[in-house]
Amino acid sequence: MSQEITHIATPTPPNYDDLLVGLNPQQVEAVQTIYGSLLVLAGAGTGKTKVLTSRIANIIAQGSARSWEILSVTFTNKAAREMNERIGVLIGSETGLSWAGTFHSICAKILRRHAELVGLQSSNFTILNNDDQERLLKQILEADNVDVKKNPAKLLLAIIDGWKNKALLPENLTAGDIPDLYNGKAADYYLRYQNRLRTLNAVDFGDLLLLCITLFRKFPEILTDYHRRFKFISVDEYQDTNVAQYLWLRLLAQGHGNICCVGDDDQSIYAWRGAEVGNILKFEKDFNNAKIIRLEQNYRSTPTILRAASEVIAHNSDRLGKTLFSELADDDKITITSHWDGDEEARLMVDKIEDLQKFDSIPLNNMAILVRTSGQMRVIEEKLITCAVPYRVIGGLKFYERQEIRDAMAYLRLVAQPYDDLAFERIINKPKRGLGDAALNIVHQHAKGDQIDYRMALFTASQDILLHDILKPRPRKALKDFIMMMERWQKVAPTMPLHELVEMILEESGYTDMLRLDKSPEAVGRLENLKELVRATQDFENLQGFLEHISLITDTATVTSNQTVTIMTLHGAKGLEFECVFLPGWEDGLFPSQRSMDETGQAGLEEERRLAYVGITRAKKKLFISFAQNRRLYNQWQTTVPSRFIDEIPEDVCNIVNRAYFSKAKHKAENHNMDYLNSNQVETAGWKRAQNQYLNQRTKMLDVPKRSPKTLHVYKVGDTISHNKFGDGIIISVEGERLLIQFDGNIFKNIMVDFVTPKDF
DNA sequence: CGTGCTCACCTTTTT
DNA sequence: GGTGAGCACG
Repeated sequence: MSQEITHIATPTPPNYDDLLVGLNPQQVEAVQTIYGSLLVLAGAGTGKTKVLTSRIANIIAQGSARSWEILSVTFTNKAAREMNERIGVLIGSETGLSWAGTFHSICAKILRRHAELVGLQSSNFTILNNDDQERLLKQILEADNVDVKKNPAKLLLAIIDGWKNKALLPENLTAGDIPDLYNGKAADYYLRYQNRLRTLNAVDFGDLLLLCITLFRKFPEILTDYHRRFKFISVDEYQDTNVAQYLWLRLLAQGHGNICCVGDDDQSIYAWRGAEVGNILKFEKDFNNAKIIRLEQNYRSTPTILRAASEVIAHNSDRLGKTLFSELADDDKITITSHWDGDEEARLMVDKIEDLQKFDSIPLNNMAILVRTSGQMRVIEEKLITCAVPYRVIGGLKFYERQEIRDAMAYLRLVAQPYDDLAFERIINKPKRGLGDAALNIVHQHAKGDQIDYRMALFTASQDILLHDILKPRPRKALKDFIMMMERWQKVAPTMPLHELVEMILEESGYTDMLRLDKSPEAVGRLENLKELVRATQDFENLQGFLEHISLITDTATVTSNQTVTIMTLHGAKGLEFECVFLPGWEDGLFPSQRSMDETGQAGLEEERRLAYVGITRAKKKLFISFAQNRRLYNQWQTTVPSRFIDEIPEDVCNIVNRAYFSKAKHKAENHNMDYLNSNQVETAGWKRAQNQYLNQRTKMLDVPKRSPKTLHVYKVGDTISHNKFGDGIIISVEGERLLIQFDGNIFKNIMVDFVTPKDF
């Protein structure tokens, strides 16, 4: 197994002295502590990545291990890639480490080698995403005549994921683990789900970890092999590990005990997906003779920003405690702005962005807008578009989650993996080929026989059906064509260049034709996306590798040098920094999220506070926090209260703009008895009525229609225009939807039409 | 079998 | 504002 790795040319060893240049004493100590177990408690902006990468380079410089003998684990692909690039630079090798990646990708890599040993049919197993998981569970529930409306599959998925995060297999569940839901049958469904996964030759994210642990426990000789292979282990974002990941690490570190974990308990924001802050809190107990080093000097933010962050986080109880300090020059105070509604908030934010760019010469890619939920992004995007400010969204709707891409992927999956029933179902009638629910039901029946569990894959069942006289002539022909088409692709797939294969499949299946005939405006974009997919496949040797890449990838955002503002969720912003950061939507209920507090109470609130801490500490120089007094959610208005986190920011480090709104909102909140914040406790019908009344009131008050009218204006050169920022102007040219407008002698390009209104309107 | 309509529900956060 | 489910109809 090691031949494939050892052929990499031995890199030039890094110069040991260079590694320590510019490091403070704590950082030096961390870099020099190579052996044994080490926990580096690294506050935000304290040079964590620098220490991690230098430490690994140091191990190599000392000759203690070579680049393929070090395991480096992170949580996101992006972090893994960046880390490995930096290590590569330090150790003078383009490839960096051979074993650097996310928990999941490394587990997948290990499992591919030993798939058969842990009950998988072959090493080309499919990795399912959330969507697939949910559909599978839904089928299982429906097969048991459960009303999926009352007992959503999503909830069951959350429960099962929770078990998997705790490394609990169906047979290990105790009565206390099983919730009083689904007639107490949740554990049965878990077992059935696992069985179904195995027949599909599929794993989910949790399985990647679990099966790896099972493998190590069942086959000690394999574990020993990996002990020999990984002489050193390095873990980033340790505060985000769950029980399964912790067990996995412990197993791997058992041999030599050389493990270094870096983390910050104040930045633990993934409890909802099983992260145990406890892991970092009890590190000393878990690993023998553990050494703890604290990094407390912050090199990122001004003292003002740091102060705000520290004061907010100080309200939390469960902390290891650190005192961050910064020696950077201090200038701006934090700006806290109150707005009437989300629209205004977004508009003024964009105004500010333009000003910062124009007057403070801050490049756009040094600015970020960090939101709590991706739903907040749309309004902001709209305003950015109208003002022609270039932006990029990270997270949100992902490329690989789009319909057409998932359809195309389903074709590919079925070619690679005939057992993949989920893929089969997805594309059996897409494009339409006369195989609707009726036909699909027959295939399902045939695959099941009279049993509850499936005895064969839908694909196999279809082949079988064609051998017998079961279907009527028309669907029979349709199914036959489909199966024969798939079989043909399966045959040629191994020998054909991947991108040609993909193109052929999309053409021959009629999928692209379906889109070409589709006259709806989104069809064009879909075709573009498919082209993009084909382009993406060119980087891959075979179907197998491509599918694995896709199923583990999340961050499609490539680091561009483009001048764009970044919009993303607070969760997505971890590990990043920007000169200016905007934190909109700081309203109780939205942030801190009401749901989080309802579900986990104080613990939920504390996690939200850590999220606030993460948000604040992303800013290097300028920080803007804002909230809206009224916000529209699902097309309905809600009154809101400023976030309690705003109150926790000391007054001497911030300026409050629109103090009138600010206090009015607070006052309103007190008089409303905060009923709306406890909406889940209010009888639904009554609540809706109250909301509608409020909406009507608002509508009358502001004299705005509930839905903005979609009037189409014809703009002509010479028309007078009014613009809410620049006043009156004259249109100089019209190009499609974009206008060239002159205001007071200044010419503005690319103004979108819905940003201006004709004078007489 | 396919399509086009209305309606309810929806939004945390991600590997 | 978007989507999936359910239903009526061709």
